[in-house]
Amino acid sequence: MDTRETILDAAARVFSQHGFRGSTTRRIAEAASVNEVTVFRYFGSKAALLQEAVKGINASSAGNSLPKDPVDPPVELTRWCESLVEHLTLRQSVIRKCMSELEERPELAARATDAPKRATSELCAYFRRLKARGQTSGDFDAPAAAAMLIGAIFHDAMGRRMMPEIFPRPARNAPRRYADLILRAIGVGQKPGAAAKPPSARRPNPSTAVK
Amino acid sequence: MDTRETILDAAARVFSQHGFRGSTTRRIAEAASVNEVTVFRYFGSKAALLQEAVKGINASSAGNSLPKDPVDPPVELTRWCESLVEHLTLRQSVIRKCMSELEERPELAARATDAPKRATSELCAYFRRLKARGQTSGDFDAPAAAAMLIGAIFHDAMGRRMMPEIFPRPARNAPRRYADLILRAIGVGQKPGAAAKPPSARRPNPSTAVK
DNA sequence: GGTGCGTGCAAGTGGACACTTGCACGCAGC
DNA sequence: GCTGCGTGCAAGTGTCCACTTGCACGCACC
Repeated sequence: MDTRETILDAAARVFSQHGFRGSTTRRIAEAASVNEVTVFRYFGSKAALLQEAVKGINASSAGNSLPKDPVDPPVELTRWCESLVEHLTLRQSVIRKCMSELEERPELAARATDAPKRATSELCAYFRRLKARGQTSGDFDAPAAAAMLIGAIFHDAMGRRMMPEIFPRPARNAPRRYADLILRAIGVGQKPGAAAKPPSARRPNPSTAVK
Repeated sequence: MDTRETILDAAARVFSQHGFRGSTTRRIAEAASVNEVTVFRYFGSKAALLQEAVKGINASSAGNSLPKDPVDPPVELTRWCESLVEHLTLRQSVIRKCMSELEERPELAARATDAPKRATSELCAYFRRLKARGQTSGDFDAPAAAAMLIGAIFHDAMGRRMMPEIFPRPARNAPRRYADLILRAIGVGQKPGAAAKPPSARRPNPSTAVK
């Protein structure tokens, strides 16, 4: 209904498909079912429009957060990873475009680094809490572990569609696998029934698996 | 000297800075110190030129490979990670551009997924060798561990320049940190003096660290 | 019923782009 | 000395792009 929002929305969609140079004002106007001139009347220039549209995307946060008092790390961490994977997977196109534009147009995607920074910092704090309570082996490097788990999740979200065969399958189990691995790496004992051993490390679809 | 190679080289450079749409034939010709017309005489079209140029980049492989007979996993794996990080870091701009173009121009970067596939598969095989020799805890998920380590390395190579504060520092120690974590995750005991405990988990530069 | 405001539409401007054509020059080999 | 090849250069074509202008229409509010 609101013309301005309609245009912003369309611009975000077009940008995530075509990047900055591919987002012509014609395409955006068409996607918004609005006259091209109207776009200029509202935003003045393509650059200003896209900047605002992309800012809007990057502002949306990942939601789910880790508990202040860890009680069941495997479960809590798996949930958190799941929600992060989902969040990143849904936004993979925009993220890819932002990563590619960042060097050429830093002002466009300035806020794009906020989300990963926040996520890493939150995860790191969680690991430190575990350490402080003596629930870990004590001698691990929390920032490295946080970077590693975030990396696994990021990589999965960005790459799975293009090369599904290099990731643990089915996709729905991947977050649990990553969470389990990182917890073992930092020496957190697994609850007996919860996550110790994946029910089947050999999955029923070996023909396409990594050899 | 060879005009054709000169142009290909320039095209690769320009593409990695500006992406497909930003790689105008004028810019490429200028970067190659060649007349724009010459570009067309050699390659017929911008698309054909860029396809060949990008293929050339993706063909270059990561070099360093993991030993058939593991003798010192922490050291071997750290070396391998170091070489992979270096390889990816040097190519980060092209990789970012390819990731961003992949959906719109799949033919352009078709071979871009080869390198990660090969690396993951090699790493996975190495983990399986360790498992077969009983050097691991035995119940871990090799593909997940491989995906995770590759993810950490990929993430580091792609993100460190834009947000250095979320990665383990100094950069030169990161590969060892990741390797140590993944080895602990899969239950490989650390050699006493080699890598058990990073000499200082707290680094002397706390002001900019993740909080 | 008149005044704005939001919007559409037609037309156009200047520039960039991919790509073409035609010609001139210089150098290597016969 | 002539030929052919590789290259540069000047010019131009048609398309697309960002962005502008001017006008007309319709709806809301006074």
